[in-house]
Amino acid sequence: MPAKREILVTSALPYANGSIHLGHMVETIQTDIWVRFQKLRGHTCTYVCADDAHGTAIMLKAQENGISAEEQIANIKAEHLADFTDFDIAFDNYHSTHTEENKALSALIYNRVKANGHIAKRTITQAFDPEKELFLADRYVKGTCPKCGAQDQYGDNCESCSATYSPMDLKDARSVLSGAAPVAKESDHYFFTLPEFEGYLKEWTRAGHLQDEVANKLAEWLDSGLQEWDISRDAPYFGFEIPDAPGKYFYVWLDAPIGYMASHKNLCERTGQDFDHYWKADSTTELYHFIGKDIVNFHALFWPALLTDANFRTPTKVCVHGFLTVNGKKMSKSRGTFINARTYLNHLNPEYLRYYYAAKLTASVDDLDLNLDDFVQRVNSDLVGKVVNIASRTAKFVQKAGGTLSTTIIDQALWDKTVAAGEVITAHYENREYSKAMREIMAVADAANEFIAEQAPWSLAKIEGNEQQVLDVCTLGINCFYAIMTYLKPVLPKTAQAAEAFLNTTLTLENELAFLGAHSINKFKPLMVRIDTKAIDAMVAQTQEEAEKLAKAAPANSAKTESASDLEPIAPEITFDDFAKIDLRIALIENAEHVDGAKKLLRLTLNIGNETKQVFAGIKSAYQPEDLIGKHTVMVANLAPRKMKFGMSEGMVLAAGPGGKELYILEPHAGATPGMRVM
RNA sequence: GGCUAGGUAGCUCAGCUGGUUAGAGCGCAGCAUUCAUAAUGCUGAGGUCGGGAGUUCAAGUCUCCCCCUAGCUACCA
Repeated sequence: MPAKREILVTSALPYANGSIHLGHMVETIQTDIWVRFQKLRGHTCTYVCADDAHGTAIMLKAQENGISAEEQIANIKAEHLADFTDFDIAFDNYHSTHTEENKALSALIYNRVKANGHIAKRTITQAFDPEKELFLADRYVKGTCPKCGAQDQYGDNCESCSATYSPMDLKDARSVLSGAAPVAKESDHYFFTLPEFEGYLKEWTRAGHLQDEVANKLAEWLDSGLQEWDISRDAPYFGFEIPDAPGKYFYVWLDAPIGYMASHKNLCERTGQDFDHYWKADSTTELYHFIGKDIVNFHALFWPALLTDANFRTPTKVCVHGFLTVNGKKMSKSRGTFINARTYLNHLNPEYLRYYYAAKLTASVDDLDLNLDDFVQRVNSDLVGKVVNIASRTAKFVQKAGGTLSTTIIDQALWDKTVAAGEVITAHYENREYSKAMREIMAVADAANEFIAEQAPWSLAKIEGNEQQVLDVCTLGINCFYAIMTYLKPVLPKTAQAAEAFLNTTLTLENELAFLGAHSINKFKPLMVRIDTKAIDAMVAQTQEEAEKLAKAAPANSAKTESASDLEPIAPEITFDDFAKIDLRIALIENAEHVDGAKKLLRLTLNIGNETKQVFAGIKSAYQPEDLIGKHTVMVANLAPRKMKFGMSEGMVLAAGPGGKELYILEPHAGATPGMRVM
């Protein structure tokens, strides 16, 4: 047994803007298993988390809901915590970033960093919404790309031609929030002088705190030269006002990771534990952050730099995981695979998902696929068919013999192998190679089932005088089950609890497993039922219903524009004459082909009766050329031709959808012929 | 566009520094079994390892090109 360790663990802070979904659960389940494992080993392990409660998005969301930001985040926090609790995520503390502890710590870190001369003040020009009277982040400005003319592009870069620019460069720029044209406005901003930490971070990122592939990724930033990090935002902003800068607020990503500390501080103050012992620069404790691959920069560059500058310890490890896909694809509301934690809980046992994720989680940043068919088969087969079955098929014989296990180990080799597997399994847990751990555990279960089949206690029992042998065989069977449930306890806390009641003992990984001999056990009750496919169908159906409801209820002025169910606001009213200027025509797609070098464009040859037009359409992501040829569609026939990188585009075809795979071009009912005007 | 990863049996995944007939689990087929929640055991079928070229005695593994997927690209959080 290794020496006793003191470990502080965090999961990324969920944003207080939406519900917990199964993607979040990958991370919290991964973290929770690791924490439970460390506790079972007898180490001191503390797991803290919190809601990330600041930022423009939350402020706007609260406005949209007609409540205060404080009410908004309180509601969401209660919801988040209930979801996590019902998934048996055993936080030692679940806090919020909008708290006194976090305010004080953020100010402390800022002041220390500033005292070290690492805060710079500069005036920058930014897009400003004159109607809403707030500065607009790049994502809140949309318009026409100045380079390629693609419409409806965000303020930072063009999804069509990949050009980067600032929001004020956009043609016809408008605020996503109000539709107003943004104006350029100057403002003072505060920056963390990150470039001064370049040498430190180059070393830190290669010092064993990160997976190799993550360090490789960060090398890109480090090699291209770090920039100063803008840590301030202008009022109105929901966050903490910067101590010596009235009207300026800390950017949400400054105080979010500090929220880990704040949550821990809150716990320490309630329980009398020593906060400084964990956070002082030369702390001997361990600090682990579990995060998704999308927020690596914040945790592995900005965060260690801030901590070290403010004279705090830096993370022992930042453990990065991939994203969740469902049935091999990105989670999608319309497909019913954007499944909320609560929706899952309405239909299914959380232990199923905990096991399935465990069976697939590795220490790499690879994405993890929740294949719903595989999920049902895997859980039913492994947990019910293999593991629980061992107890189920042997318990009755023990019960008949009086309910007390034999002292004889009838197959020493099998028992030795079962105990020895523990060493491999614990190593896999420690290294976050849960999939390998689960495979080892199932191999133990297979061996136990083979042994029982071979010994056939049910046959032995038919012959008088074999009572002791039957008991010996089943005693070993029960002991194998005891070992397996011990190994699975970090993953299946509830089932392990039920198994403890049955086995009349406590399962722990603190010491090597001791054979349960001359030990009385209780009556066996089914520990887990199989997944009913109907529950999966119902869950998917409910997800789809919720998505539809949400899409219908979406207010016209929603700030979010990224997901399928969020609709963009209706444009300002126009007259009939305005509309009549647009000449829409039925077009026959005579040809469609890929364009060399174009990432998103297809070249379409459109027949509109008396002439054909060449149009470059940004629909490559959703259509194969051969699927379009011969089809009819609708085009804007009098749009001014535009010179594009690959040639002239003489109009545009009409398509709906947010982009990517979700693009749907219009097709007229049968009977429409090329050249007909659409009115 | 650049970068970091991934693409291996129907499905989900292993395959360390290149080395004999490419593995596992699930699913599927056949047989056995009936103690067990239609659970279990045995046997078997299934892959030109995304495509192409190259290096090598030898390539899933190394190099180059191409295709597909995900993420990042600093003011979305």
